[in-house]
This record gives sequence, C-alpha cells and structure tokens, in this order.
Amino acid sequence: MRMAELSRESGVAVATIKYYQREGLLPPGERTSPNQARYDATHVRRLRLVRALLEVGGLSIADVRDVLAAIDEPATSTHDILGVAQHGLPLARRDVSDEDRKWALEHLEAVTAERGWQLSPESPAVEAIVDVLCTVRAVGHEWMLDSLDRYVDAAERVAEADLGAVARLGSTESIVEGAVVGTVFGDALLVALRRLAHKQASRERFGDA
Amino acid sequence: MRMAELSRESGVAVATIKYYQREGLLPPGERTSPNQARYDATHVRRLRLVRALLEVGGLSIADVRDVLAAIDEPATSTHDILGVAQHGLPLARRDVSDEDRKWALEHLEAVTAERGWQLSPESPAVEAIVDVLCTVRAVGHEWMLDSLDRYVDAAERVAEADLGAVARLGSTESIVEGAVVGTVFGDALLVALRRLAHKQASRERFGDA
DNA sequence: CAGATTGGATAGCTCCACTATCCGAAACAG
DNA sequence: CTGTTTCGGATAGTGGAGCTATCCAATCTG
Repeated sequence: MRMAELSRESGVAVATIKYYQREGLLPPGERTSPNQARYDATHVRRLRLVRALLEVGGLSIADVRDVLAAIDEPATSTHDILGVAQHGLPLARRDVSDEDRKWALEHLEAVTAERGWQLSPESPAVEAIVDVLCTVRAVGHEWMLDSLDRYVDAAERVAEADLGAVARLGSTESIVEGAVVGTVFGDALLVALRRLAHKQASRERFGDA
Repeated sequence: MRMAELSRESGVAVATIKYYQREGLLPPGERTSPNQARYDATHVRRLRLVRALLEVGGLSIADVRDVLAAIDEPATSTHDILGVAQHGLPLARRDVSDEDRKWALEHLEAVTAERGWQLSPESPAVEAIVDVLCTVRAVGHEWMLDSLDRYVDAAERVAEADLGAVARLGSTESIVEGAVVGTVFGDALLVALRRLAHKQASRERFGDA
C-alpha cells in the first residue's frame, strides 16, 4: 500500500504520518524507487499503536519514541521485560525537600516491609510515589496515607494479574510490546474503573438518592 | 501578606500568580486601597493545591478551574460528593465505532454484573472504560481483557478505602476538596504503586537476576 | 501523454502555560 | 516630605508541542 491508503486505513492524515516518520515514530516504507515507497500491515499496526499511546496513554511524542525503541529492541530476559517497558514511561515528578522525601519514604517502607518488598529509593517508581505522598501532605490531606496500605494491596493484585498475563504471551511475538501496552492502557483502565467503583460504592453506602 | 510574600511562601512566580488570578484559579485578595490587596493563608493553600493539580494531577488550567469551582460550591449531600468531585475531572476519550462500543460494554457488564454494579452507559467513567477496551482491541492486545475482572476487583477495593476515608472527614471542613484530592492524587499514587508492584512481582516470579 | 499522486523538505499554525514589560498609585526608608 | 521600592493591573511576547499547509520534482495511472 502507499501513503494515501495507509492514511485511510489508519485514520491518520497524510501530513501527520509524514510528521511521525520525521520524528522516528514510524519506520520508512520499503523503497520501490528513489522517491516512492510501499507500506504494509505492520505500518498500519504501528500507527494505531502510536495514536493509542498518544490519546489514551497521554504520552508525548518523545515518550512514544522511547517506548517504541524499547519495543523494537530484541527481547531480553523475561525478568526485566517489565523493566524495559517501564523505562521510558513517564511518571509525574515534583521537587520536594529532603526532609519531606525522608518522611514519605518511611511511610512507604512501613506498609511495604510487611509484604517483603525491596525498595530502591532511587528507582523512578519509588521516587514518583514519594513525590505524590509529599504533595498530598503539602496540600494538607495527610489522611490519605491511612489508605496507603489498601492502595499497595490493590497494586499488588493487579501486578500479579499483569505478570500472569504477560507470562502467558508466547515469546514468539513481542512480549515487550505486550508489557508496554499492558502498562500504559492498564493505567488508564484502572483509573477509569476506580471512578466507576466510586459511584458504585457511594450508591451502596448512601443509598439511591 | 502581599504579593511578594505570597510568591515566596508558595514558590510560585509573581507573574504566574497574576496569571492564575486572571484565569480564575485564585480569588482576589482583600482590597486595602483601590490598587493594593492583601492575601492570607487561604491563598497560599489554594496556590499549593493549584500547583499540585497541575503537576501531579496533570490537569490543564481549565480542568483546575472546573475542579476548584466544584470545591467552592456549598457542600451537597454526602452521596454525590464523589460525583461532584468527578465532574470536571478529565478521563482519556477516543472515538470508536458503535459496534466496538457495544462489544466493550458487553465485556464490562459481564464482569460487573456478578458484583451487582449498575452501569449507566452514558456516564463518563463507563465511556472511558469502553474507550480503553476498544483501543486495546484495536492494537491487537485483547488478552488484556482476561485481567479485567482483577482490575475491577482492585478498583472496588481502593474505592471502598476511598469512601471510608472521605466519610471519616468531618463535614465541617471541605469534604469536597478531600474527595477531589483523593481522586486526583489517588490516581497518581495507584499508577506509581503499580509500577513498583510490577518490579516486585517480577522479582518474586523470576528470581533475582 | 495528461493529470493525479508520491516522498521529501520547509514553513506556518494553534493552543497552552507561562513570562516580561510598562504604568501610575501606594508603601516604605530616611 | 522626598526618593526609591513595590504594588496591582493590563497587555504583549515567549517557547514548546503537535500538527497542518504548501511547494517541488519524480513517478504512477488511465
């Protein structure tokens, strides 16, 4: 297929496809002559993934480029597939004071220790959690920490499901793509489900007014 | 306090504070003369909340304005406090075909029915979930649906914790602010904890390589 | 062969979240 | 009281992100 068909198939404007090519989000087509190229189903698929990461995942163009680079790497050991998937995925960050950071880390350790989790305070995930906890305190809503244990519990459960799902993927296809997709869209799914669960729990607790 | 001190106290540049005032994110100070004003601790607090919603919550200026408007409304019944909090909070949306939408809704109903959840297909949360499910299918990763039940379970658990926490807030102060803060920062917290849980689960499953 | 389409390069657009400058009035230091 | 700062308010400008539009010569299509 050529540019126009790729555009029709994927629902992305021609000019936008060209832009994505320039930005390295879409590999070049197979050349048929010095200034003509042909595309195939892999390009359609990649384009759909790019749009999904941008729209649902809320990633920036640069984030998408990093994530795709991870996907296109030859698969590493099963153990760090999720690590590779996480590498390049953004988490909200903030600067907070060292005292605050220490305070938050202690709280986090308090609830993860009993589960035997090993925290490396330098890891992006821990830093992001610490940032959120500090922010919550800064706006005067420390009470949220009371629920931290339940949050950790919920995160543990979905993570187990995620690991199981990824392990079930045959290693023939791109497990890494599965891990990335699962991570990004899993976030969006979890957030939306939480909203729905709020409504439901509120209905159960306070009746149908 | 006056502008300079408000700026120092909150860590936000004077020009930015003026911008937030223009955008309606910060109420005007108390006038002491036709062109002078005085600010107090409520302004510092509000400013910190605005920054937190922007940076951690990833909200736009317009979203923050909507959320603050909800917070400043006189409190309604306990039942729909979370509804008010949700109103104005964004969820990723996409356009998908009606067939896809129907397919996703059936899957969602399949796992929520046994919990006795009532879905209104028009609600933002349901629409967002449907969008994500359709997107997951569009990029060829339907296997994620196998975990949907576990996700719903996790969402239900955190929602219960959230409701409990909000109910524990005395009605004297702004419960609505608590609900908004809990919703927005709870999202960020859950997402970051999931990343950490992935690492931990991967370590347990595949050993320490 | 005529007209449309292609890949590629470049310039421009809109939106967003600030940021900088200017002004005349008020505050403060001496 | 005087001279310097700081104030609020208004207006214009900045830089980045994510496209979008235009132009070109080469190539494909009927």
